[in-house]
Amino acid sequence: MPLVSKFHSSDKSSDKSSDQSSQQPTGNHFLNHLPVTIQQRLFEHMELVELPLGTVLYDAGEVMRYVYFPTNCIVSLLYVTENGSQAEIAVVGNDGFVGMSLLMGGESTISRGIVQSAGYAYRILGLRMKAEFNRHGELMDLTLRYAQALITQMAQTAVCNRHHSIEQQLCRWLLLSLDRLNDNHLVMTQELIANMLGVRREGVTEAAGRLHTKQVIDYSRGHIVVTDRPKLESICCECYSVVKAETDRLLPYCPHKT
Amino acid sequence: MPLVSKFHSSDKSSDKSSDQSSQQPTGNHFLNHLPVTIQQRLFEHMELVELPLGTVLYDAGEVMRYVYFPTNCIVSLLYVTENGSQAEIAVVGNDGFVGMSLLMGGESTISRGIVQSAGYAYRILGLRMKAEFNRHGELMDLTLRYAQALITQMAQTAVCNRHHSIEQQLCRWLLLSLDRLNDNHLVMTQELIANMLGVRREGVTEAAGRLHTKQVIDYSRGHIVVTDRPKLESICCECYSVVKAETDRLLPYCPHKT
DNA sequence: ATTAGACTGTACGGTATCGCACATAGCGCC
DNA sequence: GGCGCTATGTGCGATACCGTACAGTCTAAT
Repeated sequence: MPLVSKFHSSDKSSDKSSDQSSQQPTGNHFLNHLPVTIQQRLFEHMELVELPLGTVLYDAGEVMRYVYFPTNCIVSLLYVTENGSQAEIAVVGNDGFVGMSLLMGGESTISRGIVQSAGYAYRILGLRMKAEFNRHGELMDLTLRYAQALITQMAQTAVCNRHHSIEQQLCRWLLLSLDRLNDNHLVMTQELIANMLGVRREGVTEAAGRLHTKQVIDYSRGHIVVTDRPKLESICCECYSVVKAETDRLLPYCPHKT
Repeated sequence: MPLVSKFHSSDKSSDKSSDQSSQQPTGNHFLNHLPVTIQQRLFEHMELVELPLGTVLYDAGEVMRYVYFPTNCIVSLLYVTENGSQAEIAVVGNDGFVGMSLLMGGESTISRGIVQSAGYAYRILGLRMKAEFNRHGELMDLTLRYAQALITQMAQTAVCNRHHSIEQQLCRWLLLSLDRLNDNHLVMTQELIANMLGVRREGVTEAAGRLHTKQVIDYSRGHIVVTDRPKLESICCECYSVVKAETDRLLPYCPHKT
């Protein structure tokens, strides 16, 4: 499938902003939900860090040191099996944070947190975060609701893995990712997507080719642009909208602003 | 595959105890983990209820009224898709409780809680449970760890759905269920198992037939007996042992007794 | 301008699972 | 003892996905 619009030639400006990892990280919705006083307490101990593609924030069984609040990056919670095959369990972006198990008492998880789209995140020492959590205030309430949103995403992933085609799953994955970037442009190779979905790279190539034929996406060498989002949503299985609806319900839009 | 040992003819005693739903419900491990004072507070408001096969404890999007602590029954957290196909997200038995979203602040979930193996459970009004939870004591700590155990189970389900054969998934399902019954005998038709796994009934028939040929299980008309559990574990994918190890880690064996 | 490397496209046989149809067998009930 | 229902067994073509191999194609670096 030949490609109509190229990225590195025709679209220099938007390209630059992505390749240089968006100098101006916007806020994190989870943090924005918190009362200003709590935000201030947390921000006293937070630092903004740059997260290149492939950074492993924590690995299976490992005790995490930091909690990360992505601003313009995407982190996959990935599971790696004994024989090396993978599957994405959930995806975290500017809607939440990475390091839930630190607050749940388990300290570690069976999954791995890995940066799938480079960008920035605020991070805070797990101990600091836990201290605020243990005040049993609004941070705890919000965290629990976000935990349930994550659970929803995992459940839906399980169902989607069972019942839906690669093409549908690709749609779901694209939509979930775009929502967490507030953009219609994704820097991501088919190979990486295949790892996330736990399928062959060729399967993704085929599915992406079909979506291109249907005039829904353009893509080229690690860049994907959604050109017709409504159509993408219509092709997608219910899994995306279920997760989105539930996430919106549990974490309604931004009461506070940074 | 003809069957050697029949159940309704040769094994009247163990059969009777199952068909009549085991008059003596043993304890619930989650409750046993709690300090006696908290147990007492909870038990003041609890009642023991009989749960026949197929009872729906809560449905998707529904606000739950009660929290259930199974003693000798099994409850599946099941997801039903738009077109009616199903998939089990996690299974709850005497290791935990049903109604997590009540405590997480979401009130409802996208899944359905349905009794897969008849028996008894203690139940308590959600409001009472939440009141104790809101005291931020050991019930909260334990609940959060149990939530993480549930998350682990869901994550593993997602991976298993993606990468493993029906036979392996059947093994996982059998082992998880048996652990929650403390028995090697299961009252369960292949049709129901197929619903849980989200596969065809015929697929389960085939897989079960192979397990019988391998001398691992006996079964007949809704009764399954595991005759060689070590072998069953060896055939199973890693998914069972990962979940078991993580559950044991998060909820170590019974410090308190009822 | 050339080359190396990364990304994407295509092909093909193999396999697991599906959807459907129907046959057989055990058990309760009259 | 016979009937009907439920549970299980089996067969067969269709399909989605896999594993592997290899061929293009774009980009960046020299």
